Amino acid sequence: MMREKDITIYDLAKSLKLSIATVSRALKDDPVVNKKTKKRIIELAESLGYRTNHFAKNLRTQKTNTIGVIIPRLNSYFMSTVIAGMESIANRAGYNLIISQSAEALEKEIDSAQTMFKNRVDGLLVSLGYGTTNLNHFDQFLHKKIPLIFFDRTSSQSPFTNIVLDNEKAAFDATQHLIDQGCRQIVHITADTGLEIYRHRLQGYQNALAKHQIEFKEELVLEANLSMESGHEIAKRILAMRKRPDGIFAANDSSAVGCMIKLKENGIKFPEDIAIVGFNNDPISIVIEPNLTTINYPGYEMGELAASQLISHLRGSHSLQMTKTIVLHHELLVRQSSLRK
Amino acid sequence: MMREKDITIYDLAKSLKLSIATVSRALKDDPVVNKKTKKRIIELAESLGYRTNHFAKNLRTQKTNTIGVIIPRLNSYFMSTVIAGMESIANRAGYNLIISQSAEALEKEIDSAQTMFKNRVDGLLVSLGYGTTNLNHFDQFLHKKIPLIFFDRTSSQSPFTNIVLDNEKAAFDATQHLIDQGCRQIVHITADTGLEIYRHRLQGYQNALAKHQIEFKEELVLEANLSMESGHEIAKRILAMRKRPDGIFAANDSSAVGCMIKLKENGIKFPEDIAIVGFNNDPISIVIEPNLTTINYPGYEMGELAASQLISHLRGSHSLQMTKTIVLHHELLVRQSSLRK
DNA sequence: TTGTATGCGTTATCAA
DNA sequence: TTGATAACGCATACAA
Repeated sequence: MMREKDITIYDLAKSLKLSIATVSRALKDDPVVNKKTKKRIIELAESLGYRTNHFAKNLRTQKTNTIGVIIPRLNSYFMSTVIAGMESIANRAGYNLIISQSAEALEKEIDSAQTMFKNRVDGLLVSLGYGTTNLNHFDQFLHKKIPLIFFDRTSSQSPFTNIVLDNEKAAFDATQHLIDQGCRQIVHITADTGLEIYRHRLQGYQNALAKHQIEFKEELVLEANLSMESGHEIAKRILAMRKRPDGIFAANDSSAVGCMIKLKENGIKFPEDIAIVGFNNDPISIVIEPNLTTINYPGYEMGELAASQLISHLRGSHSLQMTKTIVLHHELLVRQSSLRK
Repeated sequence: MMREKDITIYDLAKSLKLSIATVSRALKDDPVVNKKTKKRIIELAESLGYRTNHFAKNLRTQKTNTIGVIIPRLNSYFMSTVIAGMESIANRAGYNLIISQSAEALEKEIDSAQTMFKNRVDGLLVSLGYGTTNLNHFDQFLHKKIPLIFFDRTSSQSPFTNIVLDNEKAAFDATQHLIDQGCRQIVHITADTGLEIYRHRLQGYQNALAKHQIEFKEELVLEANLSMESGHEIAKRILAMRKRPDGIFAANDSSAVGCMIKLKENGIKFPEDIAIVGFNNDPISIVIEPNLTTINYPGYEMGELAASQLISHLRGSHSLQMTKTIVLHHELLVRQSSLRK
C-alpha cells in the first residue's frame, strides 16, 4: 500500500528556512519562540496538513497517551455505559482507550494484562472477571509504576485504587426494603467466585437479616452467572423449594428479570407472592412488569470518574497514592416489583 | 514518574555479544538466522522481560496496528455487541481498537475522524450519526489510501465498502408480516435525517404496502430519535390520531418498547388492538409483554466481519477494492406482539 | 549467517 | 530567540 509522504517538521523547517528545533518548539506553543515566527510556522503547518507523528513523539517522550481498559464483557448495558463515560473523558483529554475483554476467564485476563503491558499503556482501568483468583498479572504494572484503578469488580487486597459503590450498604438497603415489605424468606441471587463485590452484597443481605432477627439460611443463597438465562435456571430452583420464598434480592437486573419471567410463567405474582429487588438500574428494569425495584448504579459517572482520576494522576496534578477507595453514591429505586403497601 | 529502564535489543545484543541486527531478526523469527542463536536470543529476551517498543517499530515501519472505530453511541445493546465482536477479532490478530463516539453529531464525528487520522490508524470502521449530512471528513482517508468500512449506518454514496443488512427486505418482511396479520393502517417509526439505513427501511415498508394495494400515508411515518423515551412521545402522537393505527413497524426495539409501554398504559392491547414489530432483537424484546416480534440483527457477527475484512485487507491477503457491499443475513422473529392467529 | 550503518520524526540539551 | 545535534528503539539495505 503506497501512501503519500507525510509532512514532517523537516519539511516545514526547510520551507521556512528555520531549524527543526524552532519548528518543534512553535508547534508545542513554546513561549520562547518569537510570536511572528510561531505564527508563520503554525499557518504553514495547517495549510500543508501537517500532523505530528505520535510514534516519534512517544518514542522520544516515553509516554503513549493511551489508557488500557480490561473488562469481563463489553456487551452489557452497565459496562457499555461505563466505557462510554470513560471514552468521553479520555477523548477530551487527548487520551486513547484500548479495550480488552477478559470473558470472565483468568487466562484471558492475564492475556489482556499482557497485551496492555506490551502496548505500554500509560495507565490501566480494570474490572475483574469471575475467574480471577489472584492478581499476580497486575504486579508488572506495580513494578513499572504504571497506575491502575479497579472499578466495579474491585479488589481491596491489591495496592491499587478502587472505585466502587458501597455494595454492602446497597445490599443492606435492598434487603431491608424487602423486610419492610413483609418478606421473611428472602432468596439472594449472587455470583460468588470470590469476587468481593458479591461478598459485600451477600454481607449486606446478611446484615439486614440479622438486624431483623431473621435467620440466615445458606440454602437461600443461589449462585449463577447473572445472565438473563441464569435467571430462568434460578427460577426452577426456587420453584423446587419446599418452602417458597417471599422475597428475592438479585445481584443484578438481568438475573432478576430472567427469574421473574420464568416465575410469572408458573403463576407466581409479583409482588404479592414474591417481592423482588435487582441491582444496576438496567433499562430492562422498567420494561418488565411489574417494574423492577433496583439499586441505581451510576455507570456513566463511574466511567468518567475512573478515567479522570487516572488522567489527573498521569498529569501529576493529583496523585492516586493516597486514594485507596472512592465510593460512589447509590440509591434504592422502589418500583412495583416489591411494593406491597 | 520514574520508571525503570526497559530492556532493548541493544541490551540483548550486548549481553550475547551479537549485533542488534541479528537480535532484531531473531525476534521476528527471521528464518535467515541460525537456529541456535535464535533460541539463545529468544530465551534471554523472555528471561529479561524484553518487550518490543511499538513506537520505535511503528516509526520505522509506518504501520500502527491500530484500527479506529467511530460510532454514534457506545451504550446501546446493539452497538456494544458489535464492538465486542470487533474487539475479539482485532485482539486475536494483534490489532488494537481505538473507539470514539460521535454522539450523533456531525461536528463530533468530524472531530473523531480527525483524531483517528492524527493517530494514524491503519484502518477505520465507521457507523454514521444522525447528524451526518456529508462525508467530506472521510476524504482524507481516501487520499492516504487508508481503508475504511462503513457498517450498519452506511453510505452507498461513498467509495468505501459497506457492511449492512438488507434493510429494505427486512422492513418489507416486517411490514408484510403485519399485513398478513390483518393490519391495514400501519405506523412506521423511523429516524430519518437522511441516513440511508432508514430510507431503506421506509422503502421496504412502502414496498410491502404497495404490494398489497394499501395506500401509503405520509402522516403514518413518525420520526423520532429511537430512544425508549422517544417511544413514549410517539405513543402520544398515536393516541392523538383520528384514526387509530392497527399496526406499528418501528426501526428499532427501544422505540417500539417505549411506545408499547405508553400505549398499554392507555389501555391499548397488543396484538389485538395494535400489532407491533421492532428491529434489532435487543434483550428488551423478550422482556416486554407480549414479547416483541423483531428482526434479528447479528451485531456480534457484523463486528467480527467488519474487523476481519479490514484486517485481511491490511494484510494484503484480500483486497477491499472489489467489495462494495456485504449483506448479512437477517431473520424475522415472530413473537406474541404481532401474532393474531 | 552475521554485522555495520542509516533513517524513521520527535524532543531536548547545549551553544550561539 | 534560534540552531546543531544527539538520542529514543527498531528494521533493513548493504557488506562481509
